[in-house]
Amino acid sequence: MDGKVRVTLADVAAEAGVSKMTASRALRGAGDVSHSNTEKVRQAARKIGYVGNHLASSLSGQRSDLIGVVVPSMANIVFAEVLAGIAEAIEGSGIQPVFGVTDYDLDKEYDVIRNMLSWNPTGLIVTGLDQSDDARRLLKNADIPVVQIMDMDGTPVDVCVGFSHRTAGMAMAEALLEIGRTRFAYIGCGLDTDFRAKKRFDGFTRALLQAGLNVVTTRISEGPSKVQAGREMTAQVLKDHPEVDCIYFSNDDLAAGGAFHCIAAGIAVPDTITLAGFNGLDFIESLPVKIMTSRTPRREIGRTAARFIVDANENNKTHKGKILECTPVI
Amino acid sequence: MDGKVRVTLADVAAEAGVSKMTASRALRGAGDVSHSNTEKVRQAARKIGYVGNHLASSLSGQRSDLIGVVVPSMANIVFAEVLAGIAEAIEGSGIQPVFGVTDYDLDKEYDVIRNMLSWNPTGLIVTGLDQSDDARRLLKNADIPVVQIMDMDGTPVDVCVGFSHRTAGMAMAEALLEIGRTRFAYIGCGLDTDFRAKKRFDGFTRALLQAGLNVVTTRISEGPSKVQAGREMTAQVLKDHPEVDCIYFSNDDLAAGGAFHCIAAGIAVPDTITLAGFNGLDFIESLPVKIMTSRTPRREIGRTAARFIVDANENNKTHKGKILECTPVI
DNA sequence: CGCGGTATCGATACCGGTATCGATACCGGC
DNA sequence: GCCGGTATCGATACCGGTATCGATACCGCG
Repeated sequence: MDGKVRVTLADVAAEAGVSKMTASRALRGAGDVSHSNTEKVRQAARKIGYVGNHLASSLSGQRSDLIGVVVPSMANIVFAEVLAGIAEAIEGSGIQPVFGVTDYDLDKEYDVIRNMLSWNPTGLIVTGLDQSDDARRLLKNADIPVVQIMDMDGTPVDVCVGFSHRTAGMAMAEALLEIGRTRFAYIGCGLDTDFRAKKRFDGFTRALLQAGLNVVTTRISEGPSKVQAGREMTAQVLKDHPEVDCIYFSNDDLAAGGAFHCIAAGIAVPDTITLAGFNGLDFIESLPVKIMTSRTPRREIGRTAARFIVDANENNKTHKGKILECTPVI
Repeated sequence: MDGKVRVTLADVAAEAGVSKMTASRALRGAGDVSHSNTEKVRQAARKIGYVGNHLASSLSGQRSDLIGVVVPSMANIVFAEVLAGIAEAIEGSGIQPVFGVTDYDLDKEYDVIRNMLSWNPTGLIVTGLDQSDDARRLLKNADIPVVQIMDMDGTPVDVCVGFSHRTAGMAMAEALLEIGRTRFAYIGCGLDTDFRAKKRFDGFTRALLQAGLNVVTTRISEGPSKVQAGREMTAQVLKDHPEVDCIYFSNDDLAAGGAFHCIAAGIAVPDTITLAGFNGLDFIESLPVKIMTSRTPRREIGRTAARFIVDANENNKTHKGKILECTPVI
């Protein structure tokens, strides 16, 4: 554009009257540089506006200052909050997050992971434990910390930070049984691709079974998991099965839709019917009716996962196989 | 970890019995390679599991396959959806998004942008037009496509994809006047750092002024823009100013909180009081009461911005100064 | 048969840093 | 004055690709 060429380390070195190597050491705070030279280099860098080139340093060193994050969807606030936690944890460390979206598609997930690895990231954060075999192989051979998040039901490749969805589903069933509910319905979205929602559902029905109960009806849509879908499916379920006294939704968005339907239809919640979701989104507590949910520590999970990689990077401690649990609370 | 060393282009070349250069050309689809050699290289690459190294290619070529995205917050679904649009647009292009969060802090924004530039990204997507002077200088000198998004009220550094918040605020005021509202309240969060919310507010009051009206009361909180905050502030405003017949909120989250308060308090919406938010989040239409909002094309904006950079990259067309508008609709 | 032109390839020089190792200087101690 | 040791520095070789340009072979044509 403008004649402005990139300012390189060589420029800094020239300006400071030392060699590239000394300049590099001075700026990185590596040892073996006299105090006076360190100062000279610092000032030279500031004077000519040196920015540095992560590509070069990452290529030269064996590892980049990039951390790869793989999430299934960006239309869901849950994963956005995970990213927020990650961003929070790596702030000031000079590391930056690259993200990829899989749309709950295993093939896409493989591609995204593969693509990410070609950046030589310093670590990888991947959502869930259920990758394709090829993807798992990729992760296993990567030789960098791999943190799988948001799940615990399964075998992690390396470390995992999450909780058991199966247990969460069971816990919710037990809590609902506890308050005397008996005629359950289940409403969910995309269970064939969202393995974690499926696990919650499995845990839920299993716990009911242990109490000698079954869900009265199940309604599962292929579409996106939206509030409106929850509202519509709730209307349908309550029309077909007016005896239902409790609905478990695959997440809070659907549950909120259910709550909206009940409010509009004049159905008393939670007196006539109890609604339960999952995630504990912020707005749930503000709803005009009380619905149940499992609060998941999304931000915390992101933060923990990222910190884990940052730590592994700085102190090259290896916690291989360590599993950190974050329990959702009802 | 395992003795597995990285598979490099040289390995592929050796396997295929050609030079590195030929292998490089063959894999990239650059010309000057015979058909038979192209095939040999492709097969060799597949056979030994060559992945490629973006760091190296990016350092060598002048530009990386990275696109930097700077957003103010990740706790807001709006920006997550922008990222979703970006991810969508660059899918298959081999480009990947790096993101940074500024927390509505100008200094942090400067740092994030600076850090991002050191990755030699192929383009930058920055939220808003109101950066610090230093940051603007950085962007201007960057010599890469810079797309500023989500705003249009101001002077873009390069290209911008967004809409006018001032106009949106005015349009909402006019729509509310149109349906006969006269006693307005305004409820917002963090107007001192969220320039765009401030612009909407300005447009709103200006339009009222043109109609000879003023807002009855204004309530602005410093805290995060959450549903619960909207609910609480609405309760307070309606208690202090029962005559208010319309509340304009700085966004849909707050407005939803307002709706929840009204439902709980038995206030008829929109008959007794009209509520208006901003963004057109999906769940708004599912609410049991009707509230107004301006639908913003978040995903579209992300998609357009990203596509812009991808295009500029592939065809090195330059649309310098072009402003793309996406109008929010009420 | 000689010549210019095209297709195909590879040697070499980078891109902008960092790791390595040898060079230099200066120190105290014998 | 000589020697080993420490502090400080810089030349050089990479990291893994790509741009450039010259070399080679083969073609049709005069």
